[in-house]
Amino acid sequence: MNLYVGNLSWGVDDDSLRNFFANYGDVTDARVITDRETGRSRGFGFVEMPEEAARKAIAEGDGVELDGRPLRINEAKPREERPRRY
DNA sequence: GTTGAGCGTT
Repeated sequence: MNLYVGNLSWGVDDDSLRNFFANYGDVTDARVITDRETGRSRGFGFVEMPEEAARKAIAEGDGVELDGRPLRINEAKPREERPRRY
């Protein structure tokens, strides 16, 4: 299950997210979205984990502060195809 | 050296 994590602090990274969500269950994948051009964090990320862990993460982790900022956790939209120019 | 809603690179 893909999870969208927003309101992240600038200093958080993939490992930090994985470590945080690992408290609620097994983390399949955790990635903080950094700006592809500058490489700086955009302030949000995505975490993939089993539904049991995901539900717990949303219920328990949503609103919990990480690095001084409350996390916004929601189910992520499917990332299959991106709008693109014809 | 900055910023703060929002859904990612394949």
